[in-house]
Amino acid sequence: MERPSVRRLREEIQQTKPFHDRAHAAGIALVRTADEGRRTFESLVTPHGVSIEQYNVLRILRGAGEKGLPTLEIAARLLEKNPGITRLIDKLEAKELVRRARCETDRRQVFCTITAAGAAIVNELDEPSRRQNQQFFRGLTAAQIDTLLDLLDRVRYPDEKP
Amino acid sequence: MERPSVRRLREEIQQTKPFHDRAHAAGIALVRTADEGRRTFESLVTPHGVSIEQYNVLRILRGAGEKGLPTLEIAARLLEKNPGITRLIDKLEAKELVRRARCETDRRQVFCTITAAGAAIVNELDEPSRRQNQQFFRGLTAAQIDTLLDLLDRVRYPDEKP
DNA sequence: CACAATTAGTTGATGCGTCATCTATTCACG
DNA sequence: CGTGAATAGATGACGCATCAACTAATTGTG
Repeated sequence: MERPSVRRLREEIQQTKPFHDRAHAAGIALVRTADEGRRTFESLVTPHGVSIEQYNVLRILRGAGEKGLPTLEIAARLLEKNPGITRLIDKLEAKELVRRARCETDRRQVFCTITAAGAAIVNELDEPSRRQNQQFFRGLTAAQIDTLLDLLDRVRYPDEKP
Repeated sequence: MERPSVRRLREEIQQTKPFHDRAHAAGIALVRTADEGRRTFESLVTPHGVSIEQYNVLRILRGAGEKGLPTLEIAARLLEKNPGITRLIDKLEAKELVRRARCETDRRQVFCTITAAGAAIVNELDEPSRRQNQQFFRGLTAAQIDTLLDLLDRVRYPDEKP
């Protein structure tokens, strides 16, 4: 854990650091910041009986409405691989937060829909998660958040011009 | 009448977005960017027979030198909880990349030291990981990396002045 | 000195992510 | 049509993280 005092010191000598050191420091900061966010968010959702991953599935399914979504479509939206999704939904189904039904027109597909109980959990978490997110970024102004978002996008899409 | 530039238009749109939407978008971008970094780094180290987590342990132990470090000191530097470390080191020990020895003056402690084979792996990965990291941040200028680092630090330490 | 509290570390159970492999179904094309 | 390729999804095996509970050694205190 980088201490604040260490950070100030680092800032003072920043100018002399080569690019790869800055990139290294940024990589570490990225991982640690994301990890901290994950943990605090986890402590918000687990009291409601779901993990972060399960919550994300529920949120996607709530957005999909009555018709639901095929299993792998959920995986795609979560940037996740197939096997994980199957088991994630196994657990959500066991808790009756999600229902599965084979598609009639293409019997390979399994459509997943959220139940009322599942939707209730996601709805309950809307406000708290919004607040928690704002709390998480409270060290930044709105303009700084925009900058952060822009920089993160540039990292993921390095070959775009704007 | 002046014609609004594209950028100006974008800024106007941004200003209409409430803070929590920006924070939400930034949160998602943070997670996705960190995850992408993790995956690409993983593909770099796994061919050398270690996972990212094992690599991080080895790097810490290389830094600790001959004397090594007690198990929980490694955990602290990795921001990780104890049980994970024990098993991580179990595997490194099984691969003979790390050695464990009970401390004589305080027999509760177990000092871990890196073996020559372990150090060889970390050394081999120094250059590639440096290059990979630079590649990962290639979409940013040095100044932008500094800004990113600063913003991430502000997120984690929101209550400091600068 | 003895006993309670603390510290270092391990173990068991559970959840997630990933790879390789497998089944079932549909498609594509000769 | 019919057979081989592609697609949707499930399962097994393994690695990691975390919680709770445990052992062993040390420290602190009356």
